[in-house]
This record gives sequence, structure tokens and C-alpha cells, in this order.
Amino acid sequence: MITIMSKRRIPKSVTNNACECQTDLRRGPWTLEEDNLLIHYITSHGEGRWNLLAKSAGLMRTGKSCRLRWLNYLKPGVRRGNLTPQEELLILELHSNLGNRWSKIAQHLPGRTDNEIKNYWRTRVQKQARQLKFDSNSKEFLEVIRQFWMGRLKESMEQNSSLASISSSCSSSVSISTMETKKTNSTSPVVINDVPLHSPCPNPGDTGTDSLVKLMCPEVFRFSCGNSLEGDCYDGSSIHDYCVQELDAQNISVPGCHVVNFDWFGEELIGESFWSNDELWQFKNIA
DNA sequence: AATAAGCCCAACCGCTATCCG
DNA sequence: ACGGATAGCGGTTGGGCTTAT
Repeated sequence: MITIMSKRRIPKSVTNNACECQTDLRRGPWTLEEDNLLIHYITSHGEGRWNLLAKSAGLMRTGKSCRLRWLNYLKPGVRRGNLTPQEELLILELHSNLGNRWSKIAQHLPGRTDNEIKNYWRTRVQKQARQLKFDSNSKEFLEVIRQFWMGRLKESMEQNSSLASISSSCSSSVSISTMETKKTNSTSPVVINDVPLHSPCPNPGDTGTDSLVKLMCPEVFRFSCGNSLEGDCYDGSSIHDYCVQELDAQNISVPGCHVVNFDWFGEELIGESFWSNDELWQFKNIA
């Protein structure tokens, strides 16, 4: 039995909602008693006909409210709690294909609701976009998501799977090019590895750091291309210093691409901190 | 310790699509 | 074909909680 009490809006009455044609309807957080009524009624009579259901169950709620409460909270199988890296990755992938079609995305994540996914997107992903000063729907931000966020998620999944415990002196580096898309035989759309993943770095041997430089400041990347960055173990500060140094050394004036006073990310950005504060810096495009 | 700011997410709102008589 | 009821969707709100000052 789900007994999590809602902490939301203070219940209040609304009189004579024109659509619901019912007086003195309750709004706000659901009480345990209401939850029990709803669960009991649906267990006995099934879902559907929500307005009728609300009345028959003795709930002073709109049918809409009952439906939402059931689907998002009470229905058996609804999962709560933090999204797994697999789920996050799948959401990012699906959103890149489907856009804000939350219900469609939710169909691929059993137990997760469209509301939850929507909230995740708004609170986590759009927050990232704001911090990077991107439009969350912009091509640039989508690229950042593909290159780094997804990379970190895949990396995390690999680490969690304990398939390899390679000790490295550079565990925090982003090595997208080495991330493999593992295949499974599953036909379920839920399985992340069956989702066509975006291509890794175009250059074999390209390091995550190189990719970051390339993405954030292509002009610097071009100068460093082939010379790499002496390994794949650079934190954000090093990259920034490198870019500034290269820009200065080459006397590069880069239209639309500056390395500006960067602003490190906080530690607790996204769940398990896939983007650490040493991996990205803020930059601006100057048109 | 007190207060402010920001985050999280359940719940609501408005709109559109679909169903059904 | 029409209109009302219902279902479903995406956007928005706002209150409790956490963190920063």
C-alpha cells in the first residue's frame, strides 16, 4: 500500500466548476483517506469514466484529478525515486527524437509517468541549459547533451555494470570515443542498448577533452588537432588555460567563439553529478 | 539562528482529440 | 454531421524542503 502523504497544496474548495458541474469540489493534496477510496474503488470497478468514478467512489474531486492521482501516483507499478542513468539516457535520446512529447517518452520507461519525465526535463535539463546560457532547444545545447551528458551516463552505466574495473590515473576524464554501445538481444524498447545511440567522436583516438575543446572552441581545436592535448586527462581548468594560451599564442581572433570568464558548475547538478565542476565551462557565442 | 533564495515535484489548468449518442 | 462528455496531453503553479547567506 502506498502511504506517501502528499505535501502539496493546501486543500480548498472550489465552487461550481463549470466543467465538472459539481459543487464544493476538493482541490490540493490528496489525503490518505482519499487515496484509499480511490484505490479501493478502482480495484473493484476498474478505471475509466473518471467523473462518474469520482462521484461513485464518494470523492469530492474532479474526474480529472482522480485520473491524475491514479496514473501518476497510485497505480500499481508506478516507480518513484531517482531516475537511473539508463533511464536518464533514454529520456535524452527519446527527447532528441520526439521533443516535448512526454507521454510518448514515458511509454518507453515503464513505471515512469509523463509528469515525472516532464519535471525531470524542466528541473534538470533546462537548468543545465540556463547555466550554459543556451536555449534548451538549441542545436548547440543538444550537441552538448549528446557529447557530454550522454557520455557521462554511458560511462556511469559501464562503471555500474562492473564489467570492467580498469584502474586509471585519470578516472574523471571524459573519453567518449572509448565508450562502446553494448548490444543486447532484448527486443524491449526499454532496453537502452537497443536504442540507436549517437555516434561517438568522429576522430579515432580523439579524447573527450579534445571533443570538449572542439565543441566549445573549434578554432582552438583546429590548431591543436593532431597534437591532441597530451593525453586524455584534462580537467576543465586545464582546458580553459589551454584555450586561452592557444588563442593568445596563435594571436587568434575567433569570431563567434570566445573563451570567456568561465563559471564552474556546482557539484550536485544532476543526480549523480555527471557533469563535474571540472569538465565544462561557460562560454558565449558572440554573433 | 534567522532569513532568503532556489529546487523539487504533485497538482492544477487550458486546450485538443476522441468517443458516443 | 453535430454537439456534449470524456480522455489525454503539455504547460504552469505554488508550497514544502534544502541550501546558501
